[in-house]
Amino acid sequence: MRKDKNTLILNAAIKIFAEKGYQYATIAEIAKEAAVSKGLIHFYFESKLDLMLSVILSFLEHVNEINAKKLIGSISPVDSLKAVFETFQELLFKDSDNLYKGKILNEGLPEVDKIKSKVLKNKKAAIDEQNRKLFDTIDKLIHEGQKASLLNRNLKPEIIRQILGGSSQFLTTGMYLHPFGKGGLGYNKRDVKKAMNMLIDSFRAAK
Amino acid sequence: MRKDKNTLILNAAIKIFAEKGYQYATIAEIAKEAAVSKGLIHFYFESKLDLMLSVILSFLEHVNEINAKKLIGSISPVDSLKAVFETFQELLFKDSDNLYKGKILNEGLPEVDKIKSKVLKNKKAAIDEQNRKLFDTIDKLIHEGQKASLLNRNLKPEIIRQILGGSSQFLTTGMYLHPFGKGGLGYNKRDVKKAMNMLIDSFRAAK
Amino acid sequence: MRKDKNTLILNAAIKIFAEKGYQYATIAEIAKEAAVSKGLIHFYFESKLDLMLSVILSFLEHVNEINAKKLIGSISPVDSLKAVFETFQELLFKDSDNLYKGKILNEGLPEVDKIKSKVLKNKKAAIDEQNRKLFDTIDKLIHEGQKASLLNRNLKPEIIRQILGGSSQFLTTGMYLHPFGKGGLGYNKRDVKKAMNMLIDSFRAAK
Amino acid sequence: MRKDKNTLILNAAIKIFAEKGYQYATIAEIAKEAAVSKGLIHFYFESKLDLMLSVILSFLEHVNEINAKKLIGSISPVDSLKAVFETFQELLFKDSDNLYKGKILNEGLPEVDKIKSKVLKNKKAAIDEQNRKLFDTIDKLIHEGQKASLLNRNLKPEIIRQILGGSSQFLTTGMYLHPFGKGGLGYNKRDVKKAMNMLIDSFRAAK
DNA sequence: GATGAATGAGCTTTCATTCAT
DNA sequence: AATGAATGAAAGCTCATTCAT
Repeated sequence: MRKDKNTLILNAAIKIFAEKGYQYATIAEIAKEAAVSKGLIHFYFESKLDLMLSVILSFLEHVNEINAKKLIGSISPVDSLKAVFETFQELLFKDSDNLYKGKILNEGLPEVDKIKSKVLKNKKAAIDEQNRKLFDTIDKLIHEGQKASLLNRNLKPEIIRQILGGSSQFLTTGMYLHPFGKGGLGYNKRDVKKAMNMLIDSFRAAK
Repeated sequence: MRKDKNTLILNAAIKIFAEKGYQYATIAEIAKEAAVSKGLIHFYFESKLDLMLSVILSFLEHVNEINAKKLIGSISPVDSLKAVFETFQELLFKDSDNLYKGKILNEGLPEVDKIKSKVLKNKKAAIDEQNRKLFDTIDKLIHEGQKASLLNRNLKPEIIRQILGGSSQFLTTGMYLHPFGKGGLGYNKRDVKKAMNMLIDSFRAAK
Repeated sequence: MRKDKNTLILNAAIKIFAEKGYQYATIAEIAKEAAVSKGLIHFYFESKLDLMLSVILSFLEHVNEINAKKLIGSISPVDSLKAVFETFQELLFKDSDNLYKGKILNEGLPEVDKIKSKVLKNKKAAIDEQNRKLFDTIDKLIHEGQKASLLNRNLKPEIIRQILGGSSQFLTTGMYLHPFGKGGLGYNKRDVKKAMNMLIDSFRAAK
Repeated sequence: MRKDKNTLILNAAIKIFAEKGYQYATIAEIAKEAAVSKGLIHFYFESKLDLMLSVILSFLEHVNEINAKKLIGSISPVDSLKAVFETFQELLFKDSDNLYKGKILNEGLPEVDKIKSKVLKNKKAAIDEQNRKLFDTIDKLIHEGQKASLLNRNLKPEIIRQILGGSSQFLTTGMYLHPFGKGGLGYNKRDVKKAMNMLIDSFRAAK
C-alpha cells in the first residue's frame, strides 16, 4: 500500500524541519527528500508555515487520541498521570520521526504568531484546541489528585505541570546535551519511564 | 560612565533575538535598537552568528562565575545542587534581559552547527568549555550526593540532571504555556525556588 | 441547444481576462468560471495566449461582419462612418461581455509580440487581416468623404481615424475615469451615440 | 552633474515598463538597464508596484506644475483648454521617455487596486490628488466655457472630456496603430497640435 | 570608529503546461 | 473528451555582508 503524496511530504518535512530547524529548512530540500517537485508541496500545503502546523497538529491529535483510549477505565489520578506522560515517551521514542516531532513542537510555536491567512487561522484554532485538550487532561488529573489528597497540595498545579512537562521533554529530546558534543543520551527508554514514574510518585502527598 | 558600543550592541541583540528568534531577528533591527549603524555591528562582531554566540558565552561565563563563588564553602552536595539551580532562577528572573537569555540559550544551539570560520570555532570552543564546566559541576554534585548516600542511587546522574534542568527551564521560561494564550505563569519566583528545592529533596535517598 | 465547450471556455475567458487583466487572469480561474478542468482548456486552446487571441479574433470578425451588412446600401461616406462607429458602441454597450471585449482589445495587444508557435502566427495573421479590414473600411470612408468634399481636407485621414477611435474607446470603456474613484460614467449609450455623431459632423467640410 | 541612483532607476523603469508592460517587466531587467543590483531597487522603492506608482506620480506632478504656470494669465476658457492639452502633447512628444509615460499611465492604473501597504496608500492618495487636480482643471474650463456660451451646451462636460482625453492619448501614443504592423504614425507633432485645436474649436457654441 | 548605499545569493511562491488515467 | 496531480521555470523580495567615504 503506497503512502500518498501528502503523507510523503509530511514525513519529509518532519525530518528536514527537525534537522535544520523551521527557518533553515527549505522547500527545495523538503521536496528533494520527498522526491517530489517544489510545486507539489504548495499543491498540498498552502505554505511552508501550513506544512509545519500540519506536522504539529497531526502529532497532538495522535497524543490526545491515545490518551482518550488510555483514560477510559477508572484508574486513579496518579496512575492516569503516569499514563499520560508514558504516551509522550512512547510516541517520542518510537522512532526518529516522532522524536523529531518533539523538537518541532518546541521550535515551531513562535512561528504561530505570523499566521495571517484564514486557512491557517483555522489550523491554528485546531492546534489550540488539541493543546487545550492536552493541558486540561493534565491539569484536571493533578487537581483531582490533590483534592483526593493523593498529591502534595503544597505545590500549585501549574508548577507540577511545568516540572513534569519540562522533565519529560528534556529526557526524551535530550535537550541540554546534544549541542555540546556528548554522544548518546546515556540512558534509554526504560530509564525514562522509571524516572517519570518516580518523579510523579515524589509528588504524592505525605501520609 | 557610558557603556561601550560593544555592550550596547550585545544588549540590543539579546532583546531582539529573544523577541523575534535568531532567524527572524535582523541586523537592521538590532542596529536600530542599539541606535547604531549596521556597519558598526560587523565592526565589532564577525557575523550575526558571532553575535549570538557572544550572548550565550557571556551568560554562561556569568553563571559559572557565580557558581564558583557560591560553592567555595563546604556545604553538602544537596545544598550545593540547590544553590546551582538557584543561580539559574536568580539570573533568569532578575530582569527581562536575563529571562531573554534563557530563551536564546535554548533556541540558538542548532545554529552552532553552521560554524565555519576560525574565529567562531574558537568561540564555540569557549562556549563548550563553559558548558562542560556547568555540566561537570552539576554531575559531580549529583555523583557525590549518591556516593554519600544522600541522593537516590536508583536513578542515573544524567537522568537527574535532565529532570532538574528541564524543570528549571520550563518553570522559568514558561515554555508550554505561552503559545496557548494562557496569560501569566500563574506563579512567581518564590514558588519556583520552593518547587526546585522540593524537587531536589525528592531525590534524597530514602533512609 | 447546449453551448459547446469551446464557446463555454471562450466566454469564461472573456469575463476573467476583462476583470483581472490578461496577466493576472489564471487558467485555473477561467477553468473554474467555465466549470471545466484546466486540462480541457489546453485541449481546445494551445495556450493562454491562444485563448486571448481567440477572444480578440472573434470580436473583430463580428464587427466586420456587421459592418459588411450595414454598408451594402449606397449611403454617403459620412453616414457610413457614423454607422461603423455605431457598430462599436452597439457591440460594446450591448452587454457586459462585449464591454469586456473592448478592454481586452486594448490590453491584449502588447502580448502579440510574444507569439512564437506556428499556430499562433496563423492566428495573428487572421487578427491582422480582420484589423486591416476594419482600418481599411474606416480609412476608405474618410478618404471618400474628403474626395467628395464632404469632410474637412485639412486633417490627414490617419488623424481623423485616431480621434474617432480614441473618442469611441474612451467614451465606451470609461477610461480615464475608473481608477479615480468617480462612480459611474455620468452618461449613457444614447449620449455616446449623439456625441460620436456630432464629432463626425464636426469634421464635415465647411461650405 | 551625475543623476542620483533614484532617478537612474526611475528612468530605467519607465523604459522597461513601457516596452514590456508592467507585468512582463522584471526587476532583474530594470536593474540591468539601470546598471544597478536588484537589491538596490528595493532599497529605493518598496516594491515593484511602488516603482510604477512613482513613475506615474512624477509625470502627473509635472503636468500639473506646467499647467499651473500656463493658466496664470487671464486667457479664455477655450484657449486654456487648448493649452492644457498642448501640455500633454509637449510632454509626451518631447522624448521617448515621456512617450513611454503615456503608455504606463494607461496600463498601470488597474494595478492600483492591488495596493495594500500604508506607504503605497499614501502614494496612491498623492496620485489621486494630482489626478483630481488635472480633471478639475479640465472640467472647470469646460464648464466655464459652457456657462459663457463659448462651448456647445448640448454635450455633457464628461463627454467632452472623454473625447478630448481619448483623442489626445490615441494621437500621441499611436494606440490602434502599433500592433498591426503599420510603421510610423503617419503624422507629426505639429499635426497633432493642429488637430487638437480644431477638435476643441469644433465644440464651440454655434452663434 | 562610524556610516549607510550597494551587492547578490537564496528563498518562497505562482502558474502555464503536461500527461497518465 | 476530460480530469487534476505533478512539474519546473521564473519572479519578487529579504537581508547579511561589504566597502567607499
